[in-house]
Amino acid sequence: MNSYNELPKTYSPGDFEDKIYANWCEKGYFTPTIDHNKPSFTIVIPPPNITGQLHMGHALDNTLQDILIRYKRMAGFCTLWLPGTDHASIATEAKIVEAMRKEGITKEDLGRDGFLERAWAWKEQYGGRIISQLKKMGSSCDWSRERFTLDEGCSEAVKTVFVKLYDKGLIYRGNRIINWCPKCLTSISDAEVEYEDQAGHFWHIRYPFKDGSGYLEVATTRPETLLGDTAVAVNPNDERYKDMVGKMLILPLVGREIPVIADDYVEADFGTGCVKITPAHDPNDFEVGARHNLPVINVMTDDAKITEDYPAYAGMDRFVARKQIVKDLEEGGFLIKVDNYAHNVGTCYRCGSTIEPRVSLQWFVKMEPLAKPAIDAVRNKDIRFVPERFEKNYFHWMENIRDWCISRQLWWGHRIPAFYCDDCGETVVTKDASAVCPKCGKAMRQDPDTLDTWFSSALWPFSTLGWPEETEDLKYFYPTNTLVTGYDIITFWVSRMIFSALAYTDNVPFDTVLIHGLVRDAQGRKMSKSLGNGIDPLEIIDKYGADALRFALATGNSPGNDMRFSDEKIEAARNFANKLWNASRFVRMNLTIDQVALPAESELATEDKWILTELHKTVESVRANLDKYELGIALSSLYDFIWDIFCDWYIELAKTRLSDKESAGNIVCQNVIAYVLIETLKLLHPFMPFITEEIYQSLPHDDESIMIAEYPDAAKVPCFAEESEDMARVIDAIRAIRTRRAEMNVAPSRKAKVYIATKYDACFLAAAGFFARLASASEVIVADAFDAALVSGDNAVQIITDSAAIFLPMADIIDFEKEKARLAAEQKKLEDEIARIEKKLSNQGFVQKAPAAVVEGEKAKMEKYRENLAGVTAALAKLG
RNA sequence: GGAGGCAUAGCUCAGCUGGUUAGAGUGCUUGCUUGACAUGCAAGAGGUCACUGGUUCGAUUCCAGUUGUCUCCACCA
Repeated sequence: MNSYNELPKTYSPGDFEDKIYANWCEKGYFTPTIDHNKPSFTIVIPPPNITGQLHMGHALDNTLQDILIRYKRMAGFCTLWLPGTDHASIATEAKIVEAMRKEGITKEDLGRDGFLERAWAWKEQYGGRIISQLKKMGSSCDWSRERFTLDEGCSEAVKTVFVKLYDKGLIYRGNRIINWCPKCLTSISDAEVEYEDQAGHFWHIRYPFKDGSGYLEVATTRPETLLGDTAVAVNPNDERYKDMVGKMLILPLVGREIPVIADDYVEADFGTGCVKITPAHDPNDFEVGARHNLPVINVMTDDAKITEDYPAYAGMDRFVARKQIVKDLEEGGFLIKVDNYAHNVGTCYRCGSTIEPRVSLQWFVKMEPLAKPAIDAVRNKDIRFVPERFEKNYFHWMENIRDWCISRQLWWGHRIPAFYCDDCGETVVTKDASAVCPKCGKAMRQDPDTLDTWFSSALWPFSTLGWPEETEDLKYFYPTNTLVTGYDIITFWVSRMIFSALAYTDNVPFDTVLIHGLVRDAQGRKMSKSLGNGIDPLEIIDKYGADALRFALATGNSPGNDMRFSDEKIEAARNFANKLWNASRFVRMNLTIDQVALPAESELATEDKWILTELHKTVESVRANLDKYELGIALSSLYDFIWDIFCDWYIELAKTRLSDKESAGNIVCQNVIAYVLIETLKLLHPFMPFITEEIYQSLPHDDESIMIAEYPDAAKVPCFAEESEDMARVIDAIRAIRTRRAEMNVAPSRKAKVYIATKYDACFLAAAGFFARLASASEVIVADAFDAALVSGDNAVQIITDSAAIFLPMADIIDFEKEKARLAAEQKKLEDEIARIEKKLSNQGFVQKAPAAVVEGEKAKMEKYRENLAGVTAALAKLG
């Protein structure tokens, strides 16, 4: 026995995952040491909200990032994964306000400072929760560099950007129509509005002409906004209404005189062709109103009640007012008809309330000049999306971009660094905490609003590295490399990081955007609170371990595609971990050596050369797929190698040498099996960090931890093409014998002689022991050619493989009819295949145009099938 | 209204630049206490790769259309 740790009999991840993680942290492996001789590889985490709890989306996102980071770290890069959290202004403020409401306190009771004190206390209490949950996943983030979007450095970056943009004229303040959430009592950006189909009505209303010459019929889905109408518009080319443009109407219920105007915005064939224009409460109407210099009449308070200007409805909620107005219209004879009508209603992405378009004084970022370089960067491939198709999304959004409303009527966030003079109306934008009016010398009042959360998130890739300071980190780690995120956040975040980075750092923020899909439930539904179908990653970790969770999320995952999560998947993952555990336990218990070194080629057995060659191929495949961001394919090639090749074959082939400690090959085999296992553990480590570390520590090893070991390199794993072929022939033959025996229901305990006729006699002779162990052979007789006399009696089962004809003398149990039927079926199949290839080869087009290698391949295949067919035919003839 | 994804074994999905006897996991059937693992081993059944055209010597793979399905964007009062 060697001197390393034992592995417990059962795989019990809960016993070691936390311990291992603590050790990694303690050793400081996650914290890079800047080394200018090494290339850097940097990922900034998409900062989770401090209000958040770990869900499957985070789990997937972090698994993918950790795989890339651990791979690059082992592959020799100086690697930084920079973690942190987002203050999530609207979500957090809503949560705190809700908690206060339960205590009977309002924001106003506490005042701004009191509220912020409470918010920070809340952050201290809950903000760390999501971080500790990420640690359970095994995330190898550099926690010493952890950041928060509201910390000092990020705030400095935010102020710097704001002032810069303002000075360049790219930030302005103006009265515009914005999306207003009457519940959250704040503006929100266009991207934060979610549209949903709702059943509604189309009310047709009579607007009488002032001169008594009849009326116009106007249709609306929102009759309550009628109070703020300042015109009715028709299409200028609409013959029906041509003569009415310029005439005055009397607004029903209100009595105000409003004009009929002509504007291209109106489509003649939709509805009645007449549109009521309410500039204060509809974005399109706002624009029409601006073109025609119409007054903007606001009829609602900020919590969506009718204002005092309309006494009949004052104080009524908008939906109550709607009913009342419809009733009054009906009673006044203004209502013509009501149609049912399904339409899209904008809702607040946070609270779900119906959005109220509203005119108010807000800060905006002028987007067009910023968008252009951001579009170019992706077009030039300075930034690449994986998969590429998401570039379309990005371009579409960027090319149709509208100015970004960045002010929020919230307290939890970055306060807008603008100051106003109440006396002269002067505005000063400065990073300073206070300002004095340059005109009248009076103290100025700071804007009470805060910035959109995404304003600070947009700076995340560089604000976290110290920008605007020229820090060492910024110089070394920036631009970052890969950004990993879901497709649902491309517009909110990815695109804003890109234009921000280009505008302020003159550089791209990252070179690659790896997009992943959503994790859905077993039925394919989105996981959501309202459905209650969410799966808690922490519960999964408790039950199956973090490695199994990571495996389940990474395997079969292809970029940009959604995936389902199910019990079956996680169980399969756990079973794989268990398999690896037990295989390792087997290797471990057979080791007497204290150091592993690959033996010289001359000492290696054929099966050793075979497994090394298979390992070589696996290393190539894993690395190539990791480099292509095909993490799912990389992992499944590892899975196949470990389970189907290493466990099912190599371990079985190695058992003889391993169990006989005195045998000549024992030490050689120990070294080979340990070498292959250790290299495999390294390959697997980025995907399943805990179990690989635990096993690594129990085997002879060179590095203190597997996570700082060198990632396997195919160039360093020997490869023996010919011997590998030999082994494949033997395996093929063993499989064929097993298949025949299983078909005949021969118990494994019943041994039988095996006669093998082959031109590869040397390799089959050497493999005699394997036939005994794995194919129930009592004796193996190999000859270089078929000789009927070799076989005892005529009644042998005959098996034809690509490299051998095999005879199993089992006359007593052969069902001749079945045997004939089987051989006939095989004969037919081979004949069909041969016919197919013959047809192909007789096609001049194929022979002339197909690549020579393909044609040669087909010829070789046909040769092989012909040989097999001859064997099968002979066997059949023998049976009569 | 615009854009995109998906459609392959009963189920969940791979199959990445066209040439494979089309794969995996799971489920199903059969046989195994083979001294690492029953969370296992061995074997088997199961697919006109949605449909219709086109390009090509050759299409599950590329192109177009059709159908079904999901998503994103825009929002017409």
